[in-house]
Amino acid sequence: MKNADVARFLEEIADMLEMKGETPFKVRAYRDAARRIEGLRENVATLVEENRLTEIRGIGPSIAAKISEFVKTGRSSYLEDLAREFPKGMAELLEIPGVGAKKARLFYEKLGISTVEQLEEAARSHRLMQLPGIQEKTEQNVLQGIQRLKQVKGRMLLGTALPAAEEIIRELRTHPAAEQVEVGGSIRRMKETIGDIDILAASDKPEEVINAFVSLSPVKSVLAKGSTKASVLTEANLQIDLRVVSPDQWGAALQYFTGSKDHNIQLRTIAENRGLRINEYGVFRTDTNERIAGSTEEEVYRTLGMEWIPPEIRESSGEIEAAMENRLPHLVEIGDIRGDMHAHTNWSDGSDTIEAMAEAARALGYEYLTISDHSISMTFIKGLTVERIREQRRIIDRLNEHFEGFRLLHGIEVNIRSDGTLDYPDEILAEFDVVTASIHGGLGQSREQITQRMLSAIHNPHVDILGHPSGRLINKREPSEFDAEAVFTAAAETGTVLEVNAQPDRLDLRDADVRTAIESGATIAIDSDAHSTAQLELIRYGVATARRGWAEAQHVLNALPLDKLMERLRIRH
DNA sequence: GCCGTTTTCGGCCCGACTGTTTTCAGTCG
Repeated sequence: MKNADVARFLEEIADMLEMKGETPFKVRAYRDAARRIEGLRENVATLVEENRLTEIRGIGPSIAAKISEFVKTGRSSYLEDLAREFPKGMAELLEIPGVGAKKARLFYEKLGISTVEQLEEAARSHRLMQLPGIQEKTEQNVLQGIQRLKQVKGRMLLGTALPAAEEIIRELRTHPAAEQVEVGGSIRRMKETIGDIDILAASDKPEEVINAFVSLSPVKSVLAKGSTKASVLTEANLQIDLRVVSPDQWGAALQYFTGSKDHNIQLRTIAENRGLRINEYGVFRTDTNERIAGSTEEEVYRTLGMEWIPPEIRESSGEIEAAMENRLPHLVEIGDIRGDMHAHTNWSDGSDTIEAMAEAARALGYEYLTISDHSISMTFIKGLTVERIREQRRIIDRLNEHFEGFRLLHGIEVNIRSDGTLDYPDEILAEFDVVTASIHGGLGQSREQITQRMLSAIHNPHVDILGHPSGRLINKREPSEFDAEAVFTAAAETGTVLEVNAQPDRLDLRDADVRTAIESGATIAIDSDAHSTAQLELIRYGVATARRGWAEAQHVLNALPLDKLMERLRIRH
């Protein structure tokens, strides 16, 4: 049983309770619990076994009992009772933008509607208009909401959302009335997936900025438009929300709209204890209503008695306590990255030559680039034979003769086969500067088998890096199940480096695992896994993931300068 | 349903936008 399964289970209960008309606070209790479970670094099953569920904030005896039953039996008598009141699948009505619990319940009770298809049919035949409080406009909105639901199912990758947001921001910043424009919400926190794109602007003439926003070139339709906020849908079906505040409210608003929700709630509590009130307009004294901060984020945090907290770690997972005690981590930055340890060329499934990749890496200011093509068993993508390995080596050696202050390292992404053996014998592996071992197949094996495969690679003296450890593809393939504690501890003991793969659909290790790995004493490598020159720049998503895992430069292999890196990997000069 | 260095009972973030209202409910973030 995975944490995500338990989170979904709790969400389902929350949906049912909401439709039932339960008090919103009870509903929220289940949603909060779901979010906590989802962000949990430990396996929830372990917590159930050890009776430690209630140690999690937001989980009390009642929710703990329901989780326990669900984890142990795979069922829940409570949810089954609730499900008797509403037909199965009815909760999907709540996913339609503009349809909440009240309308869903209305549709069901008056018209017997319990699926999106039935609702769509009813709206088309204008049967919704028979209902109280529903006119033609609402019916239209329901239909549009269903269309949008079909188009934007699921959360989009950060790698999709961020470039789209940056394009809008670039355009908005050219508007004379826009003093500041910044991305907010989960993009600013660099979460791996994004729901909506939130953009914040500061201006004394909000209407002008709003008008400019809704007429930008990528905008397909305007979903809502007021005097201080607007929502649009782009040609690529991304929803973008803009909020405009006055320049003196900038810091408070940016802080507020960056979140996370849990982070803000914790800040609010701290403010209250200090006789302060904090909202998107500023920080105020509760007694006199005097506004004492709000123009910059730094000011907001300082007023609450803490250092400014980097957006990536604003998740209410210890960062506020750390900020109050002046012990925030010094998070790794993109400028700390001295080179890339994982890149492919047209020798296997990459699209560019070794020379082109080297030039692109030099253009980024790197001191080194590891060429790591696929190994022999990946036949369908030209995995390297021993002959081609040696030929590649000669080319790399020759290129290195011409470089000043830059070096190509000869690496390989060697496949960890289903039985845990590697694709080449030790004497071949010994020829490489860098060996990255990755699992590409057999991801559905048991936890024990996967763990064993990882451990045997980690204990191989020639393996330097464990590549994209969990093998997940976000929204496509679940991570493999493995004993993270055993793997991270072994990595720390052997000095085997764990990869943080920066491909936007991988981000593997994921943020929470980065933090656990570092706490276990392991080192990480932030790698682009580039398959073209342009993809080298995906490294920023890896840096963001590492930052979300509280990684500092000292934890990152490729933050080392070339000479230290070669020492660490025992590469001959 | 959860939580507590004011509380074991009484709170729980709250403001903007839309549509259908004639003063406000529902939804969203």
